[in-house]
Amino acid sequence: MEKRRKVANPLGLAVLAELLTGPMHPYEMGRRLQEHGKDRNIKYNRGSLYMVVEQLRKAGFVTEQETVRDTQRPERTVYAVTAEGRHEVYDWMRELVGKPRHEYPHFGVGLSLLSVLSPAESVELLGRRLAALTEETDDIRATVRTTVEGGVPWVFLVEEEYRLALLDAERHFVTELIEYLKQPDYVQAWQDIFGEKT
Amino acid sequence: MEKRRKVANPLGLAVLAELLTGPMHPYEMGRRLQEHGKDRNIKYNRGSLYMVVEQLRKAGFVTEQETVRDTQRPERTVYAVTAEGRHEVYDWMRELVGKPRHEYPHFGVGLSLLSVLSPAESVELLGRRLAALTEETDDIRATVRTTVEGGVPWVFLVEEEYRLALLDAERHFVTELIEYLKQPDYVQAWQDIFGEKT
DNA sequence: TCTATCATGTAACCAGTTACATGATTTT
DNA sequence: AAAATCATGTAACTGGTTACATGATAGA
Repeated sequence: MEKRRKVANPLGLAVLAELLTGPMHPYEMGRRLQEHGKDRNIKYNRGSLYMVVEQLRKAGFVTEQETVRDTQRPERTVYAVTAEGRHEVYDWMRELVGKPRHEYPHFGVGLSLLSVLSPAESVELLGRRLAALTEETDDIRATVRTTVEGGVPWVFLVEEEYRLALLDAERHFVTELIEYLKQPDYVQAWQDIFGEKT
Repeated sequence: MEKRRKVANPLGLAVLAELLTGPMHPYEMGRRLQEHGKDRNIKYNRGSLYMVVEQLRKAGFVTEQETVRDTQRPERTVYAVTAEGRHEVYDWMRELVGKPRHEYPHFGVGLSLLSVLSPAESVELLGRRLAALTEETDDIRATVRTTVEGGVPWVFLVEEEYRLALLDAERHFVTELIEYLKQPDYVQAWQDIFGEKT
């Protein structure tokens, strides 16, 4: 029986990881996440951030360290990671890296209901998807290139390489699927089964 | 500006799609989803099902058709898809198939924080992941084979082929990543940057 | 100085999950 | 016939998102 994590939101992990480099207040965590583009892999929005920090506090992974008031700006509370928090980061990371989790990609939903669309329409739509995928791939490659040229070590971009690997695989898959759906055999079969209403 | 869907949960789409084949009560929708293994691609649980059906009703995509009481079993309400519901299915499917959406895979989170783990530990963990990925791949292939032998046409399994394509790509990526992390260059660089605290 | 935009946080709302409830059927 | 399991639904809880609020700076 796997004990669930006290805090399940990946944003919580990101926060803990940031805090490993020193105490800070929530807004700054958010700023850094965005600056480093971590929000491409971890869903981020301010509301969730404050919520998650509060969850971490209740769970004992962080403590309120001090409340700074610059006499301007609303009061900002600074948080620091605790020993348990530190432990949680490593434990969580080990799980994330070491064990694959079942995913529910959006496209999977579309595919599992593909038969409601006519072969002709499916082919048309998949063609558009292919174009969009290619465009996205190019964008990512461009970003990676300029970032690396800017001096960022490659390890900090593995996530993007992963994304590229998945995108390439999907493009390949879609290309083949299109060919399959074009076969007269399939078109006929679809007609026979679903062909009544227009 | 994209107008958001009144009902956003993919389970809602699955329900509408089932209802295209005729009116039925929620429990049966659930049963079918599971029978056809759609719950591998669409997150399903009973609570969400009733919630989503209610959302669909409020949105005007389904109507309460009748309330059957067999004098046994709790009262079951039968729902039917409306014209708007029918329209929504197609519109939604077109979006799902035609336009890629940004995904947040779990592994991406792990990768984007990879640097908190030592190269040695990363390599070890990635090795385990690789094994697990291979196992899962084999499982899926086996299931697909027996299902097809059972007479189910191939189109009803595209989702699983997609899953396989992604898994293969991930395995390949992980294999290469392991090699990269083993390079003395990388190990040294990591030591230099993060190496202080054991 | 009026207006727009940034920095920062809170609170209300909505969606999703877990736990509970209850009658029917099957197994021991 | 007692216990276990299935069929079916509801309700309470928790998490996440959106919308709102407010002071500060900067641009017109």
